[in-house]
Amino acid sequence: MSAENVNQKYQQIWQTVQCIPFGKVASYGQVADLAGLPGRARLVGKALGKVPNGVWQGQSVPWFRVINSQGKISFAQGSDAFEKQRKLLQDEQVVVLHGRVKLKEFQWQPDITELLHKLSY
DNA sequence: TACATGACACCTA
DNA sequence: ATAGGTGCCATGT
Repeated sequence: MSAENVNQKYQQIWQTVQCIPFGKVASYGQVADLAGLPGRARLVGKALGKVPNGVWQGQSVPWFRVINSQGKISFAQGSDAFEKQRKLLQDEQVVVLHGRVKLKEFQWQPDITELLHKLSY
């Protein structure tokens, strides 16, 4: 696996995450699937930790809108990262209780046609 | 080369 | 709801 290929995968992931709208969340697996990388949820976490300055292509990457498939924040409760993510989510009206978000209410339901328009792969 | 380690997901208890 | 086992694969040692 060449470095270029890896970087391309990261970019697909970043681009997909940028499509998650304000006030909504997506799971790592969901992002992986939409990014054309089914079964690669763990790669999404890696990619999010590697966004240069939290920005890609002049747009911020809302990493905090990505949580696990159970609706939980994946950082350890009480950690700085955990608190930061909780705050950022609550700042956009996403309810976080016990480190968990109700996916029924807040999970992003992507519009396929809109997505095809936005994603370049 | 081998092994450990993840911002995970899925299935079974 | 929680816990353990397995699959996954890029990274780091």
